[in-house]
Amino acid sequence: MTGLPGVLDVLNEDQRRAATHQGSPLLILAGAGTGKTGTLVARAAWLREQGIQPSRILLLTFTRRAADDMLARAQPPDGNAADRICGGTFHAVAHRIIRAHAEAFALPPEFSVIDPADSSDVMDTLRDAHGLVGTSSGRRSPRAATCAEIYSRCVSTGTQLADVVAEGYPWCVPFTDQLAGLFTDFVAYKRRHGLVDFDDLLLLWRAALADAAAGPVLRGLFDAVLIDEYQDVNAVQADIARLLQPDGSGLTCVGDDAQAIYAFRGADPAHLRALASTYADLAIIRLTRNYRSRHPVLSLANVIRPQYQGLELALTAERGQGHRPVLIRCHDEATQAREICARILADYEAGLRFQEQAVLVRSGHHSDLLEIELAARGIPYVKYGGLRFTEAAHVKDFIAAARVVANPADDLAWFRLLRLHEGIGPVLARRVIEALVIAEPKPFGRWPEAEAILPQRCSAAVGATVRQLTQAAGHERTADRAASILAALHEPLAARYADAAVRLADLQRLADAAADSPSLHDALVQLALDPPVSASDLAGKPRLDDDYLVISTMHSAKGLEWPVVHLPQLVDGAVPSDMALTAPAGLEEEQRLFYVAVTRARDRLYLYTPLRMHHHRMARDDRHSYGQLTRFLTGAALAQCEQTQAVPPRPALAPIAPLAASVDRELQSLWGAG
DNA sequence: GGTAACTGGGTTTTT
DNA sequence: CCCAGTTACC
Repeated sequence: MTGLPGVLDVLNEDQRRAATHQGSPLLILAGAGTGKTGTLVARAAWLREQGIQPSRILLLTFTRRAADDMLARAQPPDGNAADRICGGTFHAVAHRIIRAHAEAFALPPEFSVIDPADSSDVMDTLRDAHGLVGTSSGRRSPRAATCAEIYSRCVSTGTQLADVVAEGYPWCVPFTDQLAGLFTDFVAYKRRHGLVDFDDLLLLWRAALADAAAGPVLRGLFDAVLIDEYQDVNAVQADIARLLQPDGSGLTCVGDDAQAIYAFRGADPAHLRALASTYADLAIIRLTRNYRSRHPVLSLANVIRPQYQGLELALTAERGQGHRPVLIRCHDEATQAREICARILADYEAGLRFQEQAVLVRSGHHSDLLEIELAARGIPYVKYGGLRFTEAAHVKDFIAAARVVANPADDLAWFRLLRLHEGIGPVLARRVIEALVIAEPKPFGRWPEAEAILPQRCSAAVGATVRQLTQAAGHERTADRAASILAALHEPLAARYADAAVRLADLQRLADAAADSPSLHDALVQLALDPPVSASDLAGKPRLDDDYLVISTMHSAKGLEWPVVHLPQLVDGAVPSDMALTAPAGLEEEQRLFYVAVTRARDRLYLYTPLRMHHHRMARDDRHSYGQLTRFLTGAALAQCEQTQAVPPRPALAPIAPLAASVDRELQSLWGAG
């Protein structure tokens, strides 16, 4: 392969040692911006050079973006399919394997992959049978989404329900027994309906790998396994890694435990630390030369970075001197929004494109005020993270209709589809579904019986929708099916949403995107496993010409970098989030998250703290008792920053003396003195 | 008995 | 903006 010398030449000594390591399992401890991706790509190339067939190299990541990025760099773009490295997210690879052997897993070939929102919906339908609805004995039951969260946490960490509840959800302790019953039902429901959730994908893969018969076959598919962001694996993923590589000879893990920010979905950096005890001959190589950030930015990062015993890492700046991070104490949130805009525009005037700047927030709504200000000033932006496109009501409606067509036994989808129509509530919908006898192979065939249940005033509308969907099921091509599904939804959506035109336009794009998939089933899995981050995301290419600012959650910003980074809302309660402070481990994770945010900046870092938050009511002028600067920016960290202030602008007034004189004259006129 | 329309309280992060 | 609870209508 011609590219290899080049790939290795650009590496520094540590990176090259990592890329060409052989003979034992390898852990690459790679600090932020130390060329982790390039090293992993080079290692994949080197493994090929050693004679390992590309298709026998498995590259596991946590996001589709990371997988695509690395796969694109690790292999020639013109390579044929047989000559490709096998890679993707844990979940996508698991799905590929399970789909290929559905019958071995006792799953119907057209099983549905449900996303967390679907899991919530299932929990919602099951939980009244367990006394988990409304308020009982003065306590509010956990919401359906919370039930799904607790379930997932138990499964992905392999922890007893009682412990998960006690530690992470103390207010749910009185409901522990009900939750246990609910979860039993939840599992049975999924099995009965051929549904597989995100956790199941991993559980099934792990079970197959641990199986005496299937294990050796699946393990034998790969000679080398490369895992990115190992600090973010959960217990099941760690098991999968171990089962894929029992002796570790072909295992490479890359990670940085100071960047572990996914504990809330079961990840635990302890798995990274445990690698040394799992594999006695584990080699650890540290990458500490940072090629991303200027020295003053990195100095701040090094102070914030939590250090863990045995895995200490101090980064050195390779990009030389630059500007110190600037802490701007803003009078209030509105001032903060104006100040951010002003600085963005100033850098824009100085020749920096909007794309080279990003605003990173702890939580989606922290940018609400800023977004208004950006719109007012005509600064284009795209927001990543926060509310997902697939969570919008009309998109869920479309997906439900598509699922009814792809898998008519999916009564969860039927439920949503029926309820979309005016006049149909939960009870009627359930009755219709009963009449359809969903378990039978052709529920559409029973539609006449089901239709008879409906009251006069809505039967025509629902009937029209269902007939159109029946037609959709008759089409061969995915594009025709998608178009037909969209047509079926036209009427009900127009009746339900005032802004139906916008929503239908969204769905048109969704249908277009789905048309490229080999089947509707594949399109739906793709959508669940890798949801588009925004409606504009679906439009694809044209946006690349535009210049726009990025607003992102700190979580979604992981692995990315920008020349200029703005971090607003650095106030205790927001950063660290008060939601995370119920357990001591929460605060540590918030600190790592802040570390991730700070290390996204290449040249300039702006830190903003509003002194008062508008939703806090203040008794008197004790503005320093609210909006306290985040506890992560004290002492040594604060000393790394330059500080300044921003106050709200005051309207300009002419000198006040003439005004005062006119008031006096007005008063005089009241008693006519003179 | 069942639905729509309204009200009041709460809202993290995501494969 | 979502969800649970209430109330008024069919």
